[in-house]
Amino acid sequence: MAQISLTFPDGNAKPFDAGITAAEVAAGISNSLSKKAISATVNGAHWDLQWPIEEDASIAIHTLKDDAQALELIRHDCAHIMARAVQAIWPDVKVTIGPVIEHGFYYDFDRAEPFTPEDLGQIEAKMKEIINARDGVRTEVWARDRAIAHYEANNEPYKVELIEAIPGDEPLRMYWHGDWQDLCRGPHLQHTGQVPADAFKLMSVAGAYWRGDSSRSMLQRIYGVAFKNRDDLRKHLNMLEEAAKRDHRKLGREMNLFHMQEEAPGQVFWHPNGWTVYTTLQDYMRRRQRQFGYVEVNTPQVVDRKLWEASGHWEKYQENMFIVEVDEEHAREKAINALKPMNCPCHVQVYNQGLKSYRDLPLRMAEFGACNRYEPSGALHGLMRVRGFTQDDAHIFCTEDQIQAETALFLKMLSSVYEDLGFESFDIKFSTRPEVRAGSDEVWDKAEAALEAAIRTVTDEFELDPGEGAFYGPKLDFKLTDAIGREWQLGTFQADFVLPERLDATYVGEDGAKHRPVMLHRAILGSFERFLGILIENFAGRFPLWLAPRQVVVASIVSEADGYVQEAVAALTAAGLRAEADIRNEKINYKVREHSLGKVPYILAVGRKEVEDRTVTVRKLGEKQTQVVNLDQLIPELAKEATPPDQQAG
RNA sequence: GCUGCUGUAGCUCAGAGGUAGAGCACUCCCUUGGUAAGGGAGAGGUCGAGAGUUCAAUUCUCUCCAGCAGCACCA
Repeated sequence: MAQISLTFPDGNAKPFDAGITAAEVAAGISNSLSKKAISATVNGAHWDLQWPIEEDASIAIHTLKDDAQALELIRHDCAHIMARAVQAIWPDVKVTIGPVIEHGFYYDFDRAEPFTPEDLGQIEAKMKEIINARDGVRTEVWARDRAIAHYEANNEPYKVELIEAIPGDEPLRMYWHGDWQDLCRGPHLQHTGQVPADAFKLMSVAGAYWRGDSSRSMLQRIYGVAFKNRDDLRKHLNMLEEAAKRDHRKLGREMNLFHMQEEAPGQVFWHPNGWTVYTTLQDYMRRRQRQFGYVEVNTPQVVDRKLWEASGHWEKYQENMFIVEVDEEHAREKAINALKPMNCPCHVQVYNQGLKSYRDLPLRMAEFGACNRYEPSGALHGLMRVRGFTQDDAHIFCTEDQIQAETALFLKMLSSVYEDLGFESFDIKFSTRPEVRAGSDEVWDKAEAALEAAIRTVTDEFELDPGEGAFYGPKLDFKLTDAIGREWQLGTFQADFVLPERLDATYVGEDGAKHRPVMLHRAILGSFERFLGILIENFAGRFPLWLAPRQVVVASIVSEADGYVQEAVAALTAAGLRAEADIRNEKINYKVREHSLGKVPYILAVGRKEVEDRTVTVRKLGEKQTQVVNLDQLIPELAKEATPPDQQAG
């Protein structure tokens, strides 16, 4: 038998017979490793212990201590065990696929009856039985024909379709958990008992299309989470609870920021509190845009379909546009308009007024553009996905040679804005030319190189997504992470070679001839609605003072202090703070509780002492202790804290 | 849009084929109280909309609307 050499993580190499399994290697090292082993990494690939190794390789044996591998296997085995449990309870359920996802796993089933929440408990119990049985996991490689025949015989049509969709005719890997069998790439654990029985939980049932295709049948998907131990599971469940507490829909109601109602699904009624945050943010963005050399414009809401036809949006997005038909008595035909779903074509109209020279470029045109899109009903979600929204939109008209500098300038602005708004870091995704695209390879080469060079002036760490650019140009997407670790995609930056062409935008070059400008679409917040949703959740409603809708409440302890309360509020207001008086006939405990729940950053309590000394007792949101401060000293301090970050001195 | 679930007072929720319930919030009265709910009284509902079954529907059935979870979609 041929010999191979396996190199261990410590650098030692040892000879073995070709075809040795990782399990046998582990067994050769120690008995305890053999028991604890879960998988291996062989030449960088995650390797099932039962798979033979045929050639020289590096090898590392994994135990439950190796987080990445352990979690992947636990979750993947959980998916199989869940499918086995489901078929054990309901033998006629058809199985499809069950992958690992972030925090857990799911499996899609085809079953006539819907699964109920009570079913989940029953399935969980069955899964625990299977885990406790410590059934061995076994794997074999089968010829395709044999596998297809097997699944046809077992009446598992989805599996047959899966196999038929796998390209080539390599043999297929089959897995058994005990008697239960599934088609699976692997790897898996050695036996079901290696899955911790107290560290997983089935979370929910929901519909999901077979193969992710909305024209195919709807399956039932059961989601589960799984971890290495009960503690990690508990932490995860706590995190979910924390996220639920921060839900912007809940906080929006509690803090009286906004509401939504049936008559205007997907659109926001902003209340005074919410609108204060909104306009404060908008004022901030307006200042930043000016600082970065943008001009601001405003364009119409209702625009004739002709423009959308010219831009190409009518053809592609008609179903998602709000159509406005005007039927005037004397008109020959109905005028068909659409509510603006985006601002770009309108900005080109502004650009096209008057002849532009290369001296006018780059032209950075910004608009807080109110847009309406008829989003599918199932997509709506609080402020995060709405039908009426306002983008912090801008288009930069420039020459090809200016792309790099404009990209770099934009990155500078974006990182500065995110930092001001409380997000320390962000990730960049760079999407390059797709298969089907407009524009010459030469232009794409140039644009992609410019974008990449610009990114590299900021960071070398970015995610490359080849082929995922828009058909009209390469793009950058920006993701940031919030206070509890969730990621949000916000900003975007897209080069566009097509729209200037379609809408005939030109400039006169140095050579006196007409040229096409490049259009750079960009947004930093995305939309105010969504961004505010994210801000609410990121801060859990506890906005920094400059953004807080209600900044200071001055509360009287006894009614004798009412006059002083009013005086203090007037002084705070004069200093530019959003201050309110609370002189209701209520106890201070009651007022403190109410304004704390309302997330007011500062409560200033005044009683007889304070009136006499011209002080206030300050209670900061989230802190229990109070501090007596001279009113005249406090006001400038609060005013400073309430100054937006871009206006802070020094 | 699709699958499943939900819709009762401003909010959170209970309820049952036959005058609709609680807590908080709201209004009024008493209370002037020192840092997360002082006491009392009162007002408040076309039970999401429409149709059907029934002597009788908020309750059962159907259709629609909206919301929630997920999927699909997201210029």
